[in-house]
Amino acid sequence: MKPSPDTLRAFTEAAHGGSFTAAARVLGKSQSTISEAIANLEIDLGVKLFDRSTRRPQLTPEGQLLLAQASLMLQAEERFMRTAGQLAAGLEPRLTVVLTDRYQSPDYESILAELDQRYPALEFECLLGEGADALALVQEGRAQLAMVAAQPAYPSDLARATAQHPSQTALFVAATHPLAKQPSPSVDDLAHVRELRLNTYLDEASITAKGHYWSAPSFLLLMEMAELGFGWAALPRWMVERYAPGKLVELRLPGWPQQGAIDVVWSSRRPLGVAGHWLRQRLSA
Amino acid sequence: MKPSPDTLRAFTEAAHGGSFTAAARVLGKSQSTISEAIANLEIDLGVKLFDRSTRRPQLTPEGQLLLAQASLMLQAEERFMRTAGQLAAGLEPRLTVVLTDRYQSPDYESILAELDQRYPALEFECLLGEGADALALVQEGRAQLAMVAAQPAYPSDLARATAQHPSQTALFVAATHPLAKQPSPSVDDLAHVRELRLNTYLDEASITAKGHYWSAPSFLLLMEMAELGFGWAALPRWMVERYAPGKLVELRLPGWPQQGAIDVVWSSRRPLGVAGHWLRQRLSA
DNA sequence: ACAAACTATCGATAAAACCGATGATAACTA
DNA sequence: TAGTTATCATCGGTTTTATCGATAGTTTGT
Repeated sequence: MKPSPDTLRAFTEAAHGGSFTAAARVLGKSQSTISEAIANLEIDLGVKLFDRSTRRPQLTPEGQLLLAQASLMLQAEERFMRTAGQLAAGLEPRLTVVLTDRYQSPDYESILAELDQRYPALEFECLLGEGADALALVQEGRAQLAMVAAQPAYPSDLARATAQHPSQTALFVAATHPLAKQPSPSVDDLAHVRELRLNTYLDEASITAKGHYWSAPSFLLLMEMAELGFGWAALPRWMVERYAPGKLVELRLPGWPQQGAIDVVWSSRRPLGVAGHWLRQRLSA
Repeated sequence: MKPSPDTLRAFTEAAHGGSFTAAARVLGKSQSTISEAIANLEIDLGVKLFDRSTRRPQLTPEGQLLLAQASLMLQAEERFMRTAGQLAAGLEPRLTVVLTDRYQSPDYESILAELDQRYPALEFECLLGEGADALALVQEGRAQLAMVAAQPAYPSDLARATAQHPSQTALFVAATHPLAKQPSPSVDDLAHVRELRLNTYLDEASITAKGHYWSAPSFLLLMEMAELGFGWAALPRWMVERYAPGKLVELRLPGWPQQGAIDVVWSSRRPLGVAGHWLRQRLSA
């Protein structure tokens, strides 16, 4: 015989309050219900849970042990019911967001922490994808949200909002690099030093249109190369401040640092679930 | 409405086997019972768990999420029932053993690990107490077992058995100590060097009956003092091998190292629970 | 000894769990 | 395409369980 959740509630509540009658009041049942429930539980388990020789039932040592485990069961049940409730209220079981390496930011961390707290059962998936790729993932339903560099126009089945935090990209060289000694070098100066650039897609305007360059598929790699003095690179400022403080020096050029607006994009065909809706609002300005 | 354990079993079993009928067979119920149980569960939760468009019901994404949590509940329930079963079979809810500092040993670790595996819910308490103290704790019921140095006779309400592992106590000095250079010093040699001895009780025969000595309440402290070269000490060999390998040197004297038999002691008045019984047998020769 | 506050027990009733039978649907086979 | 099989949903009837109110018995404190 499996004990029902109600029976366990009766048990834990009676143990907590030290009285069957009090437990009955709390649970909105009659006293006899609690009494019988616990008596039957004791019979089913073959264990005396309470010592009734005194007026207020006293937990036996065995009862204390089982109380702890019963609480764990009820805790698990509570989680189950809560996520069921959230699902019934429209929570999508999983949420996929595609980010561009360029536009990650520590600001998102607190937002994600909030998301985790609100929807603990939600499966959250984070993809990396560039420009058109990211949009395609949203269009075909593989992802629900994307954060991309703002574009003048989007396909008609996509909706957009401006993100709360723009990206700040600046030019950096190693502090030990000769270029670091010039306060504000010219474009020509840069042309004589190797550029380190992303090779993920090519529609980005390079400052030195045809210069020699090394490339890497992620900003983290680029930053390491820059630290080692291989050249200069355009990098997200937060990344430099966080992972290479003091090792890189910013270069001041006309038009830099660049402030790039970021768009949150979702499909207007597929309605967002509650978590997606919440996250979109939280990310938008 | 709280879902009953049987309902959850039906859910997890159906999800696992991919068939309500198969789940019914496994659970020993009729197919209609499972079907209705799951249908009701879906109604109660407000969440569609299975996609029935195909012949074999397919878990929805929501169902997958809830399946994981349901499994956790059932797991907790299983633990609950198992410890209830053990308690019903005579498992005592807590077991207290009193050890003497002198007679700890790494051999006990594996035995305790086994105990933990057999009786995961058991509350295990470990006390430290010397000779007569330890016996008193067992007599008054505060502890169920004690491990003490073998005595010729015990109070009539105590029973004993010889423990599996005798204690090996030997004499040690720091490797840097002048005494360490003599292969086998005489008692007189020792008398001129400070003794480090336990101060927990005084009925132990000291080698240098009246010599100068320092004392500490635990072997670990004594060993540290010996390591620092403050004198020589009688220490459990396992402790030196484990915590100060190479730092101390054993001294060979007639009658040393001492091999001390250890007794497992319990009360003949209070019958041991199953865990206590098991532990006693495991500790005895 | 009495009052107050419990718990245990009993009979009745409402709710649910369960079963077997039946019908409907999808997948497989010839 | 038609028939067969395996499966699920539904329904009526039966058994089991949960719950309540009433009542009797205990412990605690006055």
